[in-house]
Amino acid sequence: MPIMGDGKRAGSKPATIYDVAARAGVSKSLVSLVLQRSPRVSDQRRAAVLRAIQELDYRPSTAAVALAGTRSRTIGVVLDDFRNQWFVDLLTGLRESLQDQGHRLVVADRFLNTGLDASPVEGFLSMRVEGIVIAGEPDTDLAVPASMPLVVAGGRVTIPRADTVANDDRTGGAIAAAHLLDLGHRRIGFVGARSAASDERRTGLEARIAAAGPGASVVSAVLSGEPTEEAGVRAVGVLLDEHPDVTAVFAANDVMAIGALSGLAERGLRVPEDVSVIGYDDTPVAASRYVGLTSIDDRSVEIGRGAGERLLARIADPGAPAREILVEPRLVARRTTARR
Amino acid sequence: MPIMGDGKRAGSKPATIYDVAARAGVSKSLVSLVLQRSPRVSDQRRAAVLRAIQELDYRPSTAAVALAGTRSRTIGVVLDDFRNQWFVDLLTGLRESLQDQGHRLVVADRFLNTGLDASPVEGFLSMRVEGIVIAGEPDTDLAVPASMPLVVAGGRVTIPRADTVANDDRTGGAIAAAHLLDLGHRRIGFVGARSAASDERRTGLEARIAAAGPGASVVSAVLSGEPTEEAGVRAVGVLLDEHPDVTAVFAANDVMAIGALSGLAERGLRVPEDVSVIGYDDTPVAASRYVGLTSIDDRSVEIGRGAGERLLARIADPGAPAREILVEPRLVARRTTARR
DNA sequence: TTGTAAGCGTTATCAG
DNA sequence: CTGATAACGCTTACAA
Repeated sequence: MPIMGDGKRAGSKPATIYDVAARAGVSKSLVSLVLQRSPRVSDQRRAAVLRAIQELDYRPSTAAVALAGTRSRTIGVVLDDFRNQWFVDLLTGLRESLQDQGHRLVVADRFLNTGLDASPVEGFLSMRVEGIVIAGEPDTDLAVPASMPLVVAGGRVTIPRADTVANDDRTGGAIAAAHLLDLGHRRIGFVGARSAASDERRTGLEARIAAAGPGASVVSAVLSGEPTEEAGVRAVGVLLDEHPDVTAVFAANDVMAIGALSGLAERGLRVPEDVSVIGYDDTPVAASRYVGLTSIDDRSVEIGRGAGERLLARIADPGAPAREILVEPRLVARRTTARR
Repeated sequence: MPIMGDGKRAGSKPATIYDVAARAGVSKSLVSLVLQRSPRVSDQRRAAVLRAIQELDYRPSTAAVALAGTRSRTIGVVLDDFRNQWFVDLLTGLRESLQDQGHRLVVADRFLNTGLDASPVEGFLSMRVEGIVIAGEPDTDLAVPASMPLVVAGGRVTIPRADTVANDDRTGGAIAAAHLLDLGHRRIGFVGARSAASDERRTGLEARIAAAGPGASVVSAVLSGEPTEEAGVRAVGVLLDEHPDVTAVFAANDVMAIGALSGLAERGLRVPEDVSVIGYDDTPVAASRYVGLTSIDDRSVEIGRGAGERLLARIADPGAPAREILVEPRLVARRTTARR
């Protein structure tokens, strides 16, 4: 049974720093110093305090620490939606760069506390976080005070005063193009939706194909709505209706790519024998053995790490000019692309 | 551009209740009363305070509120891993039952603040949350003090003092069985792993099949490791090697079911023409048009709502006997099951 | 209805 | 090194 309650002090209120001080026979300040790992405490006293902390199961109140201290040592991470898995890797990267400095991470998506806060940012502001990371491009209007250190990770909205760390979509598109050209494809279709990321990826694709010479060309089906699986199905349908000769499809993201797979299957086309398909984001579904989708890895861990570093730099020097950092994506070849 | 900084007070420290009081020409307590929506405040003063709050962009410090108040009005939700998507629906349910009461939700998985806290529970304890919800069955040793209101949602670990709200796995297994029997299947395979949920689901399946009479039977392949996609592939392989006559496969969860789909495809078996497949959990992948996996919906939203209600009850009456609530799962029929 | 004052559990600033 | 003592921003009796 992994979960157990310890019997001691059950029911009573949590121990305070006073309790610890009394038990260890020292002053409250001494306890505080021990807590902050100050070297200016005798080993004997320190040991006594530590023992008292153990015995009382003492845990400093974050509220009191935040209130009394000068810094909250907390960073708020704003997600648009917990369903968008990519944030998981982003958090890994953020943790790597932020946690050595003792920063605590708090996450919220736009639904978590609806009804209490107008937006996740409101909640973070109340917590007096030292910095905010916005993951992706939330569609709500986020009012972040100009004085709050802010970095946008993975999104392409450029806010003058915010640092931006994102995957280089244009390069990603070019990488996809190069992969397909390598495999011998010359007539390539793009399926996308109305988003900045989709546009950039297409631009990268087209540029690289154009550079390959007159033998290769791109045709596109860009829908006006959200880049959903359904949109992928529809877009690939449109694409093939108009251009039955495409042998490879590059989708603006994995979700649309999965839709494209459905669309192709429903038309009786085999992947990758008849048509190759490549997605973008390298999501868990793409990596699934069942799907095995070739995709462009947007390097979320790297983005997270970079975002954390930028945020620290900005906290240290709020006046520093905003930077935009692009992380190089990379190809992850799987089963849905093949030589033609 | 959705994100904007408001110019006012940029750089300065956040306004306090004193600033608001001064600006509105009232005392700090009056401001506090307005904040708490007390009816015992004249409309005039209230308006003045509200205006000052607006003008100063004032936001109460959660730290100060928590420290001064008697309750933190915060509930901690412990997830094992942000990658296990089912928590998203759970949160929806929790929100529904908890937020009317003004409770704030804080979430953490076991990685979020590793290096700072020994476990997510540690962090929540420091925050002085009023209750904790454990989602699923975390593998870390969570030391939750006996005095902390606790409910386990979706897990099957039964802790004497904790309430439990979970999906009724046995009934779920029976529902899967009934569905397959309805479709005319008589020789049914089960693929699972070593977990309490898997066992319960199989038990439910077997009971229902047995009740159908001697014409129907179940054969199982239960692996010893984690219920992963790979495990699904292997398990369905073992199953078919030993029992080539099965016409339907019930997997302990969707992930294994997806693995089973791969395994079947690799053996040249078509789904659902040759073999029907049914999973459990009704995850987003199952719902994907590309996969279209028939599954058992574990009703996570309901579980969340129930967990929230139990937690409130327990907070109100800590001495109440622990209850175990089972939520009825339901079938979601898609493309992977068919009449034989 | 409104104001006063005493905490809440820490950190921080100084004298010893 | 150690220990008072004053903040920190807010809630909450208790008075007025």
